[in-house]
Parts: sequence; C-alpha cells; structure tokens
Amino acid sequence: MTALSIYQQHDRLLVAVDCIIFGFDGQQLKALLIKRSFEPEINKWSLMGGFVQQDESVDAAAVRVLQQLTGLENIYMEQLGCYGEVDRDPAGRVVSIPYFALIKIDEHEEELLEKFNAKWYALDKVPKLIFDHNRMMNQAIERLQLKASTQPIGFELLPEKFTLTQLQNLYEAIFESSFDKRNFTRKINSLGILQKLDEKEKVSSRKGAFYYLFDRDKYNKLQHEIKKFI
Amino acid sequence: MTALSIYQQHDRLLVAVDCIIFGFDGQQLKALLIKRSFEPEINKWSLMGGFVQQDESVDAAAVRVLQQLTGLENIYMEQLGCYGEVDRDPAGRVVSIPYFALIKIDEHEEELLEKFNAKWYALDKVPKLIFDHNRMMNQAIERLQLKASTQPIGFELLPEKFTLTQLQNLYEAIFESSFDKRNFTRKINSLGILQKLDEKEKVSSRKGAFYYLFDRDKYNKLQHEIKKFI
DNA sequence: ACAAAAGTGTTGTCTGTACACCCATGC
DNA sequence: GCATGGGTGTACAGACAACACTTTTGT
Repeated sequence: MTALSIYQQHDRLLVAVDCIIFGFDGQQLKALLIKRSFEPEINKWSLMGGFVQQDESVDAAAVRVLQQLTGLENIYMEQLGCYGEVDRDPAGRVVSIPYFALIKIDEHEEELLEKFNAKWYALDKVPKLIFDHNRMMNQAIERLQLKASTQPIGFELLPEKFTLTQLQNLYEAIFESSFDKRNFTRKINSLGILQKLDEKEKVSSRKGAFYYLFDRDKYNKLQHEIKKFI
Repeated sequence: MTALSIYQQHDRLLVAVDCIIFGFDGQQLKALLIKRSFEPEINKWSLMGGFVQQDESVDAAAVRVLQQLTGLENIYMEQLGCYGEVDRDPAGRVVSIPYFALIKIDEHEEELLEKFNAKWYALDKVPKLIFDHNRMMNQAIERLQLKASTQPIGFELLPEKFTLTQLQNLYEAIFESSFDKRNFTRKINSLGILQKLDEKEKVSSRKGAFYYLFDRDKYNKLQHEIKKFI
C-alpha cells in the first residue's frame, strides 16, 4: 500500500479559482469581467477563472490565472473563501476558491481590454454573471471595505504618486460615502505614513495639488499602533 | 459531448474539511482535538476532519463530519478559507477547507471524550498538530476574536442561562485580556439584547447572581445599530 | 477678475477608560 | 460576624463629526 493509495476510496473534485479584479479610475471603483469564450455559458459575463492543477497550490493557481488572463504579475491578491455547492456549475462538480485582486488601472488598461473580451464595470453596473459569481463579487466588495478600513491596501489601487484628493475619492468610492475634506486630511496625515513630495499635480486644478507617496517603511514600523485607517 | 465531459481534461483533487471546535468551561476557551486513528500520522493530535463527497456541498460535509465525530447537530459553524499547498498532506494532494464551530461544552462533554480519542485543550496548551492544523487553529482564534467583537456569537459558547460574570469571563477568555466589571456591565446592558431573569445562580456566590438570556429577537431588530460588541 | 480646486482650525458630542465602595447571603 | 462574589456611578481624556473661508493660478 503506497502512501497515495490511502485516500483512494475518496471522491476527487474539480477545484477552480476565480478572480475579482478591482481597479479605480479616479472616480469609480470598477471590476474587470470577461465574456466567456467557452462552454458552459459561453458569451455570458463572468469572473476570470481557471482550474487548479495537481502540482500547483491553490494560491499559485490564482496567480497563474491572473497572469494568463491579464499579463499582470506582482499583484495584491487575497483569498476570500470557498464556494462548494454541488450544483453551482451545471457542467460538473466544481469547488471554487475566489480571490480578490487590486490593480492600478491606468498602467494596464489598454492591453487588457483588447486581449480578451474584458471590460471594466463600475460596481453598481455589474451585469448578471454566471453561476454564483455575483455572490462572490458581493463578498469581495464587503471584504475590500473591511480590509481597507484597517490596512493600507487602498494604495494598491492608486498610482505611485497621488494627491490627497485622489486618495479621498478612492476611499469615498470604497465605502460608498463621502467624507469631510478637513477631517480626512487630518486623519490621514496623523497616521504618519505618507510622504509629501515637492511636485504638484497640475491637471485637475490651476492651483495644483501636492503629490504624496505611501511610505511602506514608515507603515511597517507603525502598523501595530494603527488600528483604523478611516 | 456531454456537459460533464467539458472539464474532462482538468485535474481532480481530494477536498477535505477540518473542524476547529471551540468550547468554554467557565474559565478557559478550549479546543477539541482527536488522536488520529488512521494513517498517515496515526496517533498524532489533529483537528476533526473528513473528505467532501461528490454529491454533498462543502458546507454539508463540514456539518456531516462534525455530526459523525461528535454527535452534535445544529451547531454554529463558519468557514475560514482554503488551505491549498501542494504538499500539505504527505499522503496525497488534498485541499482542505477549515471551519470553526462553537459548542456549549457542558451539554456534550462526556459523550465526546469517550467516543473518540478526543480531548479538550486550553488554547495556550494546544499541542503540535499534524499538517498545517496549527495554522488553521491560529486562524480560527483570530477569526473568533474578530467575529466576537461585532456579532453575538459568544452566546453559542454559554449555556442558555448565564450570569454577567460568566459572560465577562467568556469575553476575557476570547480576547485574552481583562475588562473592568462596571464598564463591561454598562456596555452589555446598553446594547439592549439581554433579558434579565428573576432567577439567580447560587453556586458560585452566597449573594447569588441574576441569570440572563440572550434575546435573539431584540438583537435581530437592533443589529444594524450595533457596530461593536466589546 | 473670476472660476475652480487646494488647503487649513475650532468646537461640541460621544465613547472609552479609570477607579472604590456597599450589598446580600451562607456559613 | 465575616468572607465571598454581586452590583453600582462619576470624572477625565481622546476620538470623531460638524462646520466656512482664504489661497493659488490659468484663462
């Protein structure tokens, strides 16, 4: 009896990963969806997904799928859980592990949209998706809100240099609410994790707004003192 | 080509569930562990687990495994995520979905310990477990803390009637810290979700302490106003 | 000179925290 | 009558929320 055969009697299932990809265009949070090019549910809107292979970890499968379908690497990803209903996929017994990914939308937009039938949808305009993908999407939004309130993941969605107004717009989009500009600025500055540059962004105003950087070193030192971001 | 055959080319994996079972003995939070009676890693301490079958959902498998190994039904359970490293189980490629469960320890204790090689361990005395089960345990503790701070799941660990001291001891065990009795009482009472009984618990003090019930109806009405429990 | 976005302080309210004594009862 | 755990109020500090005007500069 080899080690492998111990489990021979048990059922084996297909295991998939699905990616909820978030981007921010400066005003709205958006999710990247594709029109499926294969059965079942061909031509319907869907998350980007793929199957986990025998010799790769589930996390690695998520990274691979994201890379294959978008060309993106070194992306913030986080596992959301496991969707395991028997009939969730009509074409077979597939257990799916959804991940959410945060990308800087402007760096990659063109290549993505062309390559596959991909499209950015504002979160309140997301169409009906296949299977249980809308539930996954909603879970991802909730998790993004939860996570963004206690950890500095918002910066994954912004360009490296950003203005305070851009940062506030992002958080307003994530939390679907609006903040007082003075309170927001004071709160963010008091965290001590931003680095102010001398350079100004001059496109969206005549006066110009100072650019800031997220200072990851400062954050790493302070992170145990920071309970709440917003 | 049948619907099923569409996915024929993809690998199929073993999918398991593992249960982190928490109980509270009045003083300490404890986890229920078993000494494995089968290979691999026979006679080592382990979480309670089993394989997901072709015709049952992953959630249903977790409920079934808990029922089979403890006799317990109608138990609070919550999925924690997915552990998918290739080599996590040396005997085969197994993806595991851990769940945490909260049980009222006193109602069931005897039957459990006998039936299997099961034992309650205080959380700071948990031994080395097989595979990645210690990581799962730690994740479960973190999740329990997170969840208990915003939702009324503590009551799943207490007998139906409990005193404020018992409730405080529980929260102190969960958060590994101690609270001021007056502040705790005021906070809990201000939530308006407890029902005070006329009856007193007379074992642990001469004066006696009033019993309370968790009032789920009141909670359901108030839940959107309650952001934070403790 | 004006339009448009950037930047900046103060005050009141609420929430959380620290702290100590009397009460009821069984023995 | 005393030992044991139960029950209760107040004061201070920090966090959060509401609020409006001046600055800069391109046209």
